[in-house]
Amino acid sequence: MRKINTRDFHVATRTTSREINRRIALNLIREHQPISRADLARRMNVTRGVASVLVQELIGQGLIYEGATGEAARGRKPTFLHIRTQDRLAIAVDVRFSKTYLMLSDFSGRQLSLESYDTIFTIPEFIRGLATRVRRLLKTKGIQGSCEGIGVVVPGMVDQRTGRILNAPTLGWREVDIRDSLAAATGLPVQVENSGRACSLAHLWLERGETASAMQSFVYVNVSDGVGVGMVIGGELVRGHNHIAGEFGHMPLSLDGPPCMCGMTGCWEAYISNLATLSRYFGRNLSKLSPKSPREHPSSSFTVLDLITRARGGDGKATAAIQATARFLGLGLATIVNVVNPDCIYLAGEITTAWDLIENTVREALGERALTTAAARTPLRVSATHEYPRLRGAAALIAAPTFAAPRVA
Amino acid sequence: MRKINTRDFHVATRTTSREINRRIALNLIREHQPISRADLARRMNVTRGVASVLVQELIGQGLIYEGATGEAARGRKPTFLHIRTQDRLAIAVDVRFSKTYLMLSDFSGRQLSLESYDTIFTIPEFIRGLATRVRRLLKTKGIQGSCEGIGVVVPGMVDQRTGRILNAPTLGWREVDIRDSLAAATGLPVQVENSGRACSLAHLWLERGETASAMQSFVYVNVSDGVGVGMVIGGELVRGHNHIAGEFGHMPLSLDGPPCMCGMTGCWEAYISNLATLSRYFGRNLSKLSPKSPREHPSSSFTVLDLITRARGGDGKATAAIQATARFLGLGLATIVNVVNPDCIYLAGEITTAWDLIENTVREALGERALTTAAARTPLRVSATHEYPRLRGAAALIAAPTFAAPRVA
DNA sequence: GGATATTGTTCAAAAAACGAACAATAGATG
DNA sequence: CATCTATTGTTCGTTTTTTGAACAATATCC
Repeated sequence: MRKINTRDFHVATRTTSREINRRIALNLIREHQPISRADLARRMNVTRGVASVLVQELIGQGLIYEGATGEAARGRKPTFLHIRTQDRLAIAVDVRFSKTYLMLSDFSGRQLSLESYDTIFTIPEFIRGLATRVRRLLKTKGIQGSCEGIGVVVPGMVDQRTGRILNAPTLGWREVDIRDSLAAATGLPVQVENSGRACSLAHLWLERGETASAMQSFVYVNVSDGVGVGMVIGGELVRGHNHIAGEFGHMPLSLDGPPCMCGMTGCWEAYISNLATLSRYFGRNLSKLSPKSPREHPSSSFTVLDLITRARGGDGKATAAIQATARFLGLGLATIVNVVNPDCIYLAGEITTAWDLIENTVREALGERALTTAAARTPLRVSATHEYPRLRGAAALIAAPTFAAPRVA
Repeated sequence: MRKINTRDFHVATRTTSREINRRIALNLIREHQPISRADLARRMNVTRGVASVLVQELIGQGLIYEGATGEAARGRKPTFLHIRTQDRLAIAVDVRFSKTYLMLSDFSGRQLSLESYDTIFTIPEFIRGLATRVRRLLKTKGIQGSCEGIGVVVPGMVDQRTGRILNAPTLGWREVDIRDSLAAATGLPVQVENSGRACSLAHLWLERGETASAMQSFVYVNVSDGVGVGMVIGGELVRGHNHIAGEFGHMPLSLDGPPCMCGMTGCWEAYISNLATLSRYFGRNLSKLSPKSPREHPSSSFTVLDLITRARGGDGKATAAIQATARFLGLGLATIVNVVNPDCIYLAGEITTAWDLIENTVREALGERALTTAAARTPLRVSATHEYPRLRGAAALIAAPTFAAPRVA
């Protein structure tokens, strides 16, 4: 029951119905490939005639292709249809403090190549360097024409609509536009997004399989140096009026809790970030260093992964630190459950490699503060451990428009 | 950029385009009435021919009617179109602990009659009594045919889709269906909804005017005995997988804070509910009484309204209690701003009658924890003081489907 | 009184789903 | 081996809808 926005609506033209049905067909083919025209018609509840026309147009647009002939018990054998993803490409860029990663990906999120180099912090040089690498990549692979865009993810706040980076403290970038300059330098369309949200987009648009595709509302929580969250409701990422929606990392668990990088106290992030977990182990507050010198890398060689190794090795203090984080993780998730009440919560980050150790603690804490037992049973899934979720999200920025529902009404 | 749900999609038929455009036209007429066909065509960016056909159909469906002839500087004078709301009726029911309210409303939310009686807590008797009053109301008003449904709001958790009340602790109702039985007893369609959410629906569907209709994403916070919240994102109320979405009332401000009615500690509600405010004034915890005897009315004759009167009269302790509540209100709103980042937040409840006293405190607290200055400036509006927001919400349950966007793709 | 401007209707053309018929294909059956 | 049956995919006339242009009605301006 959606209210029509009388300030931004979309009148149906005579091509609108076709567009809608073509897009539905495309998504059904994507989900059930290989699939025949007749089967598609049955699933769509339209006649085979209509399905044939839709398929013909999708082939004409180069979105699908006819594959092998299938087997049937009797009668004419079906021609299988497949989504064309292998030869549709996107360049994914993940800008982090230490390195910038550059991946060539197809439209299914498959990694075709990967390179990384030291991040350049001055914008013009960053753009120039990146554009050079993009051009080189396209030339060496000989795929000039089939690359459809560049997706860039950064650790910071982004106005995705205008492609403006509002504030990326880690990189020291404020109010800079990289979309238009990068687009001009490469001749390719560019999309920019926050890295936490990008992970949720990767899940929404690239994850396959029964369970993943059934999830229309989920929250993706990535615990690393900070807490990145993407909130997807009704199949759509919620971005918010000021582009900050989903910032659960800075909700308070206790108003007078430990100080957070953001300058406030008691944020969820201050309880569960990697720094918080390590601080707990070392008995001092490591995170205090960071806000003053944002660009200074927390280069302490000892990471949460090492801590988990120690915990597995029988280090009681390490176990205690991890379990404390697990408990606060669960308590924060309870608020997400009560507020968003999603179909599912995906978890990512170093701490999730210890999921077997912490699951019970997390679930117990979640159960303590979830408002109903049904809500307490909200599935918690450790995000499928693809190597580079952020880069997949960057690729999703380019691939998604092909499959998204047309804007109507 | 919405993902199509391959398990629940809507193929466009040959009537779909018309349906979409008719609905858009209806909403434009509603917003800009009185309006001519030609003006409608301009706003929709279609030819006058199309607008004429759409208007003709809407008149045929009895949704709009032709009114007076307007004035024009030159040329043929326009025929004005109006929405037909005056003679389309809904019955709104608000079930509260003390009384049940029964309002006859038109489709614009205007109150035509109102009665109230002691709430009956046994379901069959409640249904029988309510059905009798509904029939009597329809008969005395002689409007049998023009009433299009009954909207019922209850203080509790509701599965709006099935019309089942999952848990209404105040009334002592658990897992009861009132929709089907009331529909059978009255012969009218029935919709049931949680009262907090209903208020947000009233805002979404019945509020008029420039500012209100521009708000597609907002959060409605009603502070009274508890904290009821409705979360509207993209023109749609978010209900959640287990029907609890929007329960910001039970997010913690401090994990080890004061006890809450829900059994947990440190919930926002435990800081800002009327009981919490009064407890602060009286220096003892009044809310502790409640969880044990949920049906026992908090009948202390001294209310927050009285407290506000004392504060205005110069009572320092009263002012302190109210200001403390205001501060916690703002701190909680900050989380809403960071998480949902709505266009606007509407506030309701007794405490808002002291808005002139508390606004600065609320805004200051909000600013303390809002992640960006832009977000800190999120408009806070005291909900237009209609007398019965819950009843208006109940009426909205019946009126909304007429104006909602068709489900497509 | 004619020019002009505006509203609302009408009508042919293009585009889309719908429904039914038809061709193609291949196993089942006698 | 001929025929029946089931299934896939195409074709075509029908209905519904937007589109664009023409037209009638109405009223003001000069």
